[in-house]
Amino acid sequence: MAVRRRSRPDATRRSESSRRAILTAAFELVGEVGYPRLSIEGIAARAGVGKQTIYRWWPSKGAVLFDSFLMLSEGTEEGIGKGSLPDTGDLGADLRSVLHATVGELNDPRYDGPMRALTIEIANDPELAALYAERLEEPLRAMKRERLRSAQRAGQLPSDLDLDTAIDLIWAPLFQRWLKRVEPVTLDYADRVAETALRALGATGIGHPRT
Amino acid sequence: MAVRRRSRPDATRRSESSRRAILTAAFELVGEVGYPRLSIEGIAARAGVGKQTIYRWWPSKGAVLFDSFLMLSEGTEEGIGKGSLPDTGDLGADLRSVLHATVGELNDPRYDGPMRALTIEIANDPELAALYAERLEEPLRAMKRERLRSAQRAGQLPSDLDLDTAIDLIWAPLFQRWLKRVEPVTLDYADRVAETALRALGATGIGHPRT
Amino acid sequence: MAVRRRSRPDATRRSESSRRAILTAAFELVGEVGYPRLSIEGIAARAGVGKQTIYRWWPSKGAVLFDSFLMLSEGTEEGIGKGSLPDTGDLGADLRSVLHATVGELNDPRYDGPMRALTIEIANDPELAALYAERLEEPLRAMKRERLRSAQRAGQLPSDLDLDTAIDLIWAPLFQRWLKRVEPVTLDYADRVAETALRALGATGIGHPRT
Amino acid sequence: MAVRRRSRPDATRRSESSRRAILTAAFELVGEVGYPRLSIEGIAARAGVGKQTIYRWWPSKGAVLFDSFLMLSEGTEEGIGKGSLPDTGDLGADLRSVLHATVGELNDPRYDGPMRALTIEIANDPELAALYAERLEEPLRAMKRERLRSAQRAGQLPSDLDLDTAIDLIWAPLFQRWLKRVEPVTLDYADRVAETALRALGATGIGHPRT
DNA sequence: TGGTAACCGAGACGGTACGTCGGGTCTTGAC
DNA sequence: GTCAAGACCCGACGTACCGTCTCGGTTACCA
Repeated sequence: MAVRRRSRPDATRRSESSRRAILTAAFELVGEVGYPRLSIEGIAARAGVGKQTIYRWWPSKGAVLFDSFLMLSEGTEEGIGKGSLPDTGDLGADLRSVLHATVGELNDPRYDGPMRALTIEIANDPELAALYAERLEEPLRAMKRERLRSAQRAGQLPSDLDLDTAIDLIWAPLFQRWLKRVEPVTLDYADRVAETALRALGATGIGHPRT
Repeated sequence: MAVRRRSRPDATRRSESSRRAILTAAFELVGEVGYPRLSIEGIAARAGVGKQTIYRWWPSKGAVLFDSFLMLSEGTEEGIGKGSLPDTGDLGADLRSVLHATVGELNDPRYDGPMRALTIEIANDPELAALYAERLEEPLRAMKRERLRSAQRAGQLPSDLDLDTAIDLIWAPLFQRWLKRVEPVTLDYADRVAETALRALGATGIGHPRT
Repeated sequence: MAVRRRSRPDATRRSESSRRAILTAAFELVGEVGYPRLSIEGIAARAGVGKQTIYRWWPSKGAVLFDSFLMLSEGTEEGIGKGSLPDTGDLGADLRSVLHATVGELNDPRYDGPMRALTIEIANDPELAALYAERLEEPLRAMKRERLRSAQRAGQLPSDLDLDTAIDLIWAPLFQRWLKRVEPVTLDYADRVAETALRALGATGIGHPRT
Repeated sequence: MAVRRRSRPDATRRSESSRRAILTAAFELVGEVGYPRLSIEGIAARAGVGKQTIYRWWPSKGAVLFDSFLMLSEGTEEGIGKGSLPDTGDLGADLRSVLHATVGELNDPRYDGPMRALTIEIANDPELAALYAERLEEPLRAMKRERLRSAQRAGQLPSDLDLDTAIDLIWAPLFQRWLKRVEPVTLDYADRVAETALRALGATGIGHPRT
């Protein structure tokens, strides 16, 4: 017989409407007031929910934020892990188009706030970081890995290339520039990163942006 | 006659001992309790200083943290902008040695906490971000740029290479991995990044790590 | 056809075991943790009962407390309204013996807590106060009135004496002293009150405590 | 050398205006919403004060209430311990006039709420009870004792009468009836108590109320 | 003897208040 | 005019209970 000292919340009785209201409110609020002024009280008030309902189901403010991202991505057909990167045969062009989309998101004020907040929570909470890596980062990375592998098969990339390092080389510069606001993240910068990285990776026979 | 309603702090009367005590306390505390539990009250108490003395001289918690980093780097002969990257003529070897030092810092618990805190403050505060870019990032970047330029002169890198993009390609992956804790930042990873990046950058005649 | 939107509790289906568990738990708890920390949740948990079962049958915390007193007194053969005060013919001696019993209860920690709690609820809730007056106070008062009337018949008290005022004169000082904890309620004090009151009431030919 | 582990609030810096605002708000609020709905939050909000300012200076809700009574009585020239009971030589008349004033207060809705609240706090908190006994009860009792002593000197009361018991006999019934709301506390009841008590106390040559 | 209506335990829910922490401002007295 | 000290107003923290509600499971009456 299983013994439970302290009764855990009974997920079967969970209110789905409250859950959605909380996640929506969290996402909206962090976009409006920014991370430092985001509060559990504020989320609860905006969602029309008791604070306890948040504390009952999430261990931290970061976990709420994380779930609000998950909800968002699940609602999209372009969502996390649901699709694949474009593969026209032209690695350079495909990469540029994907990076342009990324640049667009990074510059969209609706995403900038929430993404900064989540990044910060992740930077502070190893547990959340692991969850993030597994549920959000890895599915995306798998899509990227697959596209590069396809390029390897087409002979456009060396077959002995370390794909994970390659992915980091391409995407990390964008995120760093965005996070630290050194300079604005422009389409031009994305192109430069893509081109330089591909050269570095030993790509051959790939298209180059029109200059 | 100039009228000043509210008196501005008179820097000439500033207590140097209080300043040092505050910066030291801030740096130590953020390392001990982490960013989320770092408080102005805590810094003031640890420094044996009134809260007002902090508010008088710094506009935000992040600014204190920032100055505590500046103070640290000024105390070192290896400090920011004071020296230059090693230049033995072997770009690959030099890069590896520099990255190994960086990996060492990223994994040092004494720096991990404070650096995360500062990174977070920067991510939230554009003004601080600008200051950071100017006072900490740019001097380091200048040293990196100089080393790469030297490699160009030696014919080890293409002369038309965009050095700033190149720098991002090399260093961003390390910081990204450190910040998000996807996986530990190892010396091996640093080597892989350096090698891949250099290949990408079209480096020729450079040394490779012994395998 | 009668329409009842909300069904009223059907007393015939009431669980007697739950009722007793609740009343017992309430009485015990208030004795253990005191009135301010007594909670419906606590009572329900201790009684192994759902909160709703309490709310279904009692309108307020005070009502539960009140019933737990009723239950207690019904369980005693010396219970409320079930007997009569001793009548040996010696009014003074009888009074002292009754007051001594009262003093004993007031100083018994098992009763002190619950009685304070009930007194407080009564002080705040006029409805409960009326119920208390009718169900607990009045039966006791009838017994006291009867004993004094017997003394009147025996010529020990003036026949025109207002018995209710007399009762107040005798018992109120004890309860006030107990409630306000001015000084401990001692047997000696009870004797002093009895003697003084009887003198005041014009008692004649009554026994006096051995001095 | 005196050692203070935790720094106690520095009373010299205490804000007198906040103190008065808190005490006034507490007194008013308890009269308006009653004891069970009186909250520290409510007092702070009404007083325009931070909650911490209340917690800094008072250990409990009851202590605030107590001080609000003290403040009230200090503001009156008829205040606690500041005067004496009327002494016209006619003990019966004097007693009736004092009791009539008491009855007036007990029936005044402005005092009923606060007094119930304070009584309840006292009933629950022995420390507060001691403070109450010393600062509010005893000064009043001294005045009463003095008046009765004067009657003894005038030969209207037996010289061996226990004055404290006598005081209880006279005043406890009134408070008891008020607290438990058995029946309304009327002037007539006060007269009956006074007359009966005086008779009991062996008073001679005292005036009686006109019937 | 099978419905069905009300009970029951359990506990999630929207709320209010708790007592504490820390934010940033302001005041006091020492220097 | 700076400094240490700390009171002040304020907002948020995470917790405890409030009183209402909904969920399955279990009597107990009725058809």
